[in-house]
Amino acid sequence: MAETFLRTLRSLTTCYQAFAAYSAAHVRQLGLTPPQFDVLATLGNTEGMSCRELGERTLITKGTLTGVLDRLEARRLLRRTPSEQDRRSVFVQLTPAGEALFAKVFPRHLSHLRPAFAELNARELETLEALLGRLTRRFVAAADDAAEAPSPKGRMIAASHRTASRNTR
Amino acid sequence: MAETFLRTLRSLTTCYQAFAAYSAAHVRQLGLTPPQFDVLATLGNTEGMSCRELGERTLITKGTLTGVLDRLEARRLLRRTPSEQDRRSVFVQLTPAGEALFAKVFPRHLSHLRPAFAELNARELETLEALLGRLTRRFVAAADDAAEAPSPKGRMIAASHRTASRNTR
DNA sequence: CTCACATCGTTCTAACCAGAACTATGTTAG
DNA sequence: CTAACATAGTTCTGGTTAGAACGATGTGAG
Repeated sequence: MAETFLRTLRSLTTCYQAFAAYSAAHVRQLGLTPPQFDVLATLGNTEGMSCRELGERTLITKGTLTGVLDRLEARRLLRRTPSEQDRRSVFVQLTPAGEALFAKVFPRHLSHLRPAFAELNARELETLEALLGRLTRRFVAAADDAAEAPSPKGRMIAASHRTASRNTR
Repeated sequence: MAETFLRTLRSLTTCYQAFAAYSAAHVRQLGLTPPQFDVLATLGNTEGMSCRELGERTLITKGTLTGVLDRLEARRLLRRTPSEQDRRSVFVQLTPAGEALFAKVFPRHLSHLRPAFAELNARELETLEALLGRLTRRFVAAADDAAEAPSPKGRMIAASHRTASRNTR
């Protein structure tokens, strides 16, 4: 016991949750939920994109994304159009109202977050980013391993064809 | 734009989510949800504690905690007893079955996480922990400020009496 | 060409989440 | 003592979550 990595793990969790709480409180004051804000921020200054790409960028599972988009569409902040090339796909883009809200809300939220990161100088920010990046790669790799190993259902050959299995999270 | 802190922020989010996904997948294989596992892990090797303390430690809001405890109690993994000293309070502790599950499941989960953290050596783990800790303190302080400032509803005097407002998250 | 397989988005379920409202109980200033 | 306030836990609501199942559409090997 007394595993040293547990302390680091705890600090990762605590830090993320402190950030999330701080950020979410502000986002809600702006009249959006955090996932809604993420979608708006991802679509802002963009021609639009497919649901798939949007899900990958925002880290929102496709099942959840449907509901988030439903509510934003109901508020006329975005538009869904069936894709021409691929009729399975849906193209999502902000309406003018959505763009306007993005332009108003996004810089304001950045200003809300910026001061907190002033705690660290440029060098420290980079160090932190590098360490987190290495950890992330490990987690992703380990998760992929776990997904490969357990039950080789389906044909073995098909498995090697898999590209990423992203958004199957 | 091109704010440097946004890159660090993104790596924090990505890292936490990669960890959470990796951890949650394993916890579910063990037949528990992540919050349920957290409760089990917090109560394990303990005489028990109040809902309040349990909520503070697990970072689960009291409203959510009720439901989580309901489900664990239904599975006979824990017990709720009204407190003697304070009749508002509820005392929560694991049953023998809960202790047994904890003993079986907790070490197994640690073994699942440990390899990922082997990516970083002791010095790096400490650096990471320190940087995250400083950021966390900033977020918490900023959140408290935001909570004080906006609308001095209620009497001003009462506000200064506030101890922590934890679990009001 | 066609059949097995992959992919896209939606739907469904059980659980979790914050926040607010509520009840019951405790605490304290006057 | 009592009125004002604080705290503990439950309940409720709207939204988010992962995961699985589904229908519709695309793709590739034979």
